[in-house]
Amino acid sequence: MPTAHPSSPEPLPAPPQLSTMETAVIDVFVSAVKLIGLPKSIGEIYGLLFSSPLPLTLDALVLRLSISKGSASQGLKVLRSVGAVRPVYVAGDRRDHYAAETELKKLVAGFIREELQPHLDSGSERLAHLRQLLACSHPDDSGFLASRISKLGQWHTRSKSVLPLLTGLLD
Amino acid sequence: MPTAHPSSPEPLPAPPQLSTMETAVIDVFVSAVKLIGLPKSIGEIYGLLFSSPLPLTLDALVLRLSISKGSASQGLKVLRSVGAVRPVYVAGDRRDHYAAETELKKLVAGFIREELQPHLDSGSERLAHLRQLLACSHPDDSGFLASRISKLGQWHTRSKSVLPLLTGLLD
DNA sequence: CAAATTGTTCAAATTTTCTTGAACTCTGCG
DNA sequence: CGCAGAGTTCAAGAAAATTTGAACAATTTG
Repeated sequence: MPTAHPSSPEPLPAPPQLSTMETAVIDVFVSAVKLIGLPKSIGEIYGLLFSSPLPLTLDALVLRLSISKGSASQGLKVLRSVGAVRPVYVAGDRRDHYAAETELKKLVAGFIREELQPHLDSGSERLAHLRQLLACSHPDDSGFLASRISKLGQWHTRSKSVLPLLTGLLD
Repeated sequence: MPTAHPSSPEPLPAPPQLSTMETAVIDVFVSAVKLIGLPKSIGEIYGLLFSSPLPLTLDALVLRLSISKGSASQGLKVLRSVGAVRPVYVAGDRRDHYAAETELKKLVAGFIREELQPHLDSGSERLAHLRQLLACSHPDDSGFLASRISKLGQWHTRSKSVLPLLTGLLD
């Protein structure tokens, strides 16, 4: 903003650098997302939105977090997909504004649906493949393997039934 | 094995390269451990042990999986720590032999204890830090932040109570 | 419609994480 | 003792994941 105008167009100038508090909150979320195997930038984005009383635009995230537009765009895509972030309509602004979803149950449900379920599903196929291999295999040593594949099947069934239950335990 | 002897010293020669079945089983575990954020080699080791009717030594893992002794050692260390692998005494062999633990409940409990709990614990400290920052902060804008930090506290409490419960749902 | 604004994509660069291998420790054995 | 076998450690190299940035869509506006 080279030209100085008497009245800023933005409602709030939004301090360019993060406050101690914001940094500390973001830090919590960065650890959390890394724990569940998501990139740091996603924790930063969610953390800043979580700390913000007003919904923020992609530009604001780029500016305040010093991350690239590409990262912000990709990060928001993931956060939207798991329902961790909600687009908020703001009158007279073409840009998308985002707010953090703070209902733990929703966050966990979204994560399970988008990140965990797909793996369980591909697990079904792999399990089928294993059973097919077992059928062809040398009958001699198949006894032990049969028991192990059966065990895998038990795990799979159990996981499929427990994961959805997890959501119910929250909130 | 350049020299051919009439009788092998090992009980079973253990085919140097993996069978189709073993590869498929290992593949399942490699995906699984990557999902929970552990290195591939750990999935390979556990997968081979899971497929093996007999406990295996570190050397056997190195040979059959074509991984380095260092990887095998470190991988076994993690697997031991979460209780995914059990040392088995074998008479007349100084080497450690390992068998896969196949009780899902134990595996999950071990993972929670070793990998998840520590993060929840450090979370307590960070939360305390946040509350301390809040106390110092500008009273004006502290209203919103106070509510968010309170929300974080709720999440934390909830997680601490739910994680242990999870174990109970299995088996 | 042309220009400007917003957001997306993706190959290349960077950063992070994992793996390797050689040096080291620790035991047991002769 | 000193050697040999088994396992660990850790710095350096290799591999994998993330981030960047610039080109590209898509939309709105004048």
